[in-house]
Amino acid sequence: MQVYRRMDVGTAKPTAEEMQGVPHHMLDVAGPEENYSVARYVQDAVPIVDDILNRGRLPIVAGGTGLYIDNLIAGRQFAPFEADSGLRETLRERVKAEGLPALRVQLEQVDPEAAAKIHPNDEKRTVRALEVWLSTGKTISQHDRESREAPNRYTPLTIALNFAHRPDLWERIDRRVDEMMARGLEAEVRELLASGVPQNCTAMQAIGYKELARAISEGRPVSEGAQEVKLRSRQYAKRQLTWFRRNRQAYWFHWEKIPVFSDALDFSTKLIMDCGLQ
RNA sequence: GCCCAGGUAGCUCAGUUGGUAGAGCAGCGGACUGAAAAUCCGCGUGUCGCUGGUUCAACUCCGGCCCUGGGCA
Repeated sequence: MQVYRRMDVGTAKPTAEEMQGVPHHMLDVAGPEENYSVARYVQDAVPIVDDILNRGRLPIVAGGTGLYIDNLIAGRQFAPFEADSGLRETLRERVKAEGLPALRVQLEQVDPEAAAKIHPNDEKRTVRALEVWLSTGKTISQHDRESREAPNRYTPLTIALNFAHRPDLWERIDRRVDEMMARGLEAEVRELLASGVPQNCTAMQAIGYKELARAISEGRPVSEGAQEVKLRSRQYAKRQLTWFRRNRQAYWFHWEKIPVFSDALDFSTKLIMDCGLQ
């Protein structure tokens, strides 16, 4: 969500001061009305990572969107198709008109393997599977199989952070949201809405934006929206933990136990020792 | 002080004519290949306010007490 311009407070985008002269990439590379995607992220980020590596530097990929990070590291290809063909919209309209089970039946005929993996209630993935089939003539199952054969692009060291006690995580999230509100999240959301950014676009799905936008449009107090932002953030953080727990390569640190470091070198040394790396 | 209405899961509540209880939300766990801060799946976690009594059996019926909300003085 930090790729979107004009969405600074709610995405906790690092400030110039926080960046401390360290070059940050991929911030503000899209307008909020654009629909960014994993495929585009990989396409944009790979040249940047390669450039840093070619200069003998260490790229640091920071973020919580597991899907994006995994796909940057893995060498997978995405099924080719034109993003603005309107096919997805057509399929979604069919869901509305005919109901999801109808598309489900079609998927079972076309790609029983995918149908077995996708839950009948999962509209998003059902639509996507049909979209790949209809636009490429190849099933998403077939595509996935081929895609998995590609070797990884990079060899990462994955560092995951968690809290030893879940309530500490909640408290930190609450504080984070309070700070966003104090820094003017409401004004940021109102500005986006006023400039005509549609409430159903991808950028407005971001936590913090969709809840406040809904509260505003429904005439409810913004403080109520802020409470929802806290709740949705907690649930999102939990999903992030689930995602990274699956990655057995990750080194986990408990936030409460991370000692204070004097500088980056100190941190690296400690990290390397803790991880038992050479 | 008296009269009503309530005290059931973390929260809001349901619970048939007595057979030791169930929904939503929250929470916990999981999935995830061009929307992913999205989307989807699984799991009930309980001194039924307390205490006597009636009964084979009480969240359900009776007595007393405590607490909360409203009303009358």
